Amino acid sequence: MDPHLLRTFVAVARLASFSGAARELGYTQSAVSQHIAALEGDLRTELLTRRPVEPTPAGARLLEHAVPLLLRLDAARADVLRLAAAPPGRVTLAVSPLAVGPRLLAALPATGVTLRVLPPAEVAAAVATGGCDLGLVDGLAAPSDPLRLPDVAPLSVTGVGEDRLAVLLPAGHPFHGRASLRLDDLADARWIDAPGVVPAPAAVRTAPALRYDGTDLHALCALAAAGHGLVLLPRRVAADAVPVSDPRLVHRTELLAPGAPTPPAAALAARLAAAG
Amino acid sequence: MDPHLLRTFVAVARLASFSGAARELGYTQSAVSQHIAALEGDLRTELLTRRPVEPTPAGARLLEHAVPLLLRLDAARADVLRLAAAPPGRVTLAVSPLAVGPRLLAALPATGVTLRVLPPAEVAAAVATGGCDLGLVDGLAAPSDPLRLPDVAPLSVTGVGEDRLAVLLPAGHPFHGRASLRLDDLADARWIDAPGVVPAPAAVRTAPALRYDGTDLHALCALAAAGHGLVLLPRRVAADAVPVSDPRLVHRTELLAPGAPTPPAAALAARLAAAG
DNA sequence: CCCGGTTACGCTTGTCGTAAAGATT
DNA sequence: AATCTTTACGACAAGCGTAACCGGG
Repeated sequence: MDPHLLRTFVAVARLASFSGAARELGYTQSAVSQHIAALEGDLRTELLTRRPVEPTPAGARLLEHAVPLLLRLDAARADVLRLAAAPPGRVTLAVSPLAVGPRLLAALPATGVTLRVLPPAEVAAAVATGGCDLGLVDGLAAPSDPLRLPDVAPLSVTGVGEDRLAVLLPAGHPFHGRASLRLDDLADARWIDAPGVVPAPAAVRTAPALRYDGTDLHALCALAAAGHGLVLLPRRVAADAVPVSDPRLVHRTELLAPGAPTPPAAALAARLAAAG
Repeated sequence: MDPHLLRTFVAVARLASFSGAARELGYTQSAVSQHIAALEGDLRTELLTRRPVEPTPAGARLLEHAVPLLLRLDAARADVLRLAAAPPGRVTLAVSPLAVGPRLLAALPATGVTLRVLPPAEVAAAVATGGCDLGLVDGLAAPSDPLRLPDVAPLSVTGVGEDRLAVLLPAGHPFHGRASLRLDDLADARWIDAPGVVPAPAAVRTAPALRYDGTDLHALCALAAAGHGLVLLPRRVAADAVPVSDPRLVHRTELLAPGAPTPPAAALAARLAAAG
């Protein structure tokens, strides 16, 4: 179960090709074949079918383990290296599209910060693996509860904002114009699945109407307005959305910092935490 | 960052000795020395001080990563192997001390089950790494919220019980005999820290009065009765404790199953889930 | 001087690449 | 027949153990 073997296994499974994985990883086909054979010999199980190349049940299971495992490994490397590396003065901040509110924007220093917009699910990984120095993620949670984040690495998590929710309805929707509504009213509504913008509402589990893979909030609003499905948003970003009165679920923003932030990152984190 | 190197690093840090780690791992001192040197060379940082052997700040950070990382690795191995292994007919069930209520006990089949009592924090790891086939953990959570478990591996988590809380007070305590009380009333009370019995109440963060490392509930009750500190318990286990009326926090029990349970384990899991 | 960690060195093992063979569409 | 994976084999590097070497109590 050498990480190298796992890494090629993941690549082979993703590309559905030994030779493709070899190209991607800078190996020869032969080496990739040997890697997979080594894994399969070690576990005494077929992990992939050949021709077509597809994971067997055991292989699929290993994949579920291998991906977060390799992520954690990279995170560990990056984290320790970051501790020793010279502080570069410039701070990059990973943000999910809905995580940047006016108060936080106001708290940003005039210079020295790079913003990188990522899907919510990737922000934690970006911070953990050192691609970014800090992160701001948003998501849905019970009031004053921290978000449930994948624990790829020991990150410090600080709540920096809570907002009530609102639902974006198409023009002709019967609920349009109501002062507020409860989530239960929408129990069997059709939602737009936009994992790159709005974190998936774990509670609301119905078949999504449409999937949007971008990170653009305006495109998502346009889709909702056109009637492709409903969207659950923090109230502040959509003035014309109908407020949700349910007090059990709020939109929450968290500040993520690695265990050993660089001095400039720590300074920015303090400013953002104070502003939230 | 070979797992072998990480494993020896963890062993050396734990035993504070190169030669001790070598004995434990079946290597020579020399090999251990080379392992640590390889890690330090790879990360270009001192990870341990010698004489005495102690982790440096960077080493401490790496330790925080390495332990869960190795756990996940073992979990992955065990999980895939379990998929292929022959079903052995006997099921071992890891339980935390407070996770076994009367309903669940009634649901156990008359034969073929081994119970293993573990501290709550170790149950998930035991199931993930294959030491046990199923697990029952308890903890504190908001009503109808799943417990926050360390995600060592993709485990299926099913709630099998919720119970309200009660506080165990010493005989002469002013609150003794009250019909109920709120957690806020006990904001600056002194709690007994007993991680082997009662999962740490994340919300209640005060300096613990005393730490008890065993898994014996009766010993803990005796300590509380003797006035060493307060204990927060599910109401059902302590008839003489004062009920807590706070509706935001309940005692919850979860059933943990690996992604690929053996057939007998799956059958037992179904029975337990139905009973909860 | 002893205990414990480091360094030097030889040997075994493992891993990669080249190249030929095998299999499947 | 073409494409893709497997197998065979040789070269090279990595990893471990033995043993000599240091450095502190």
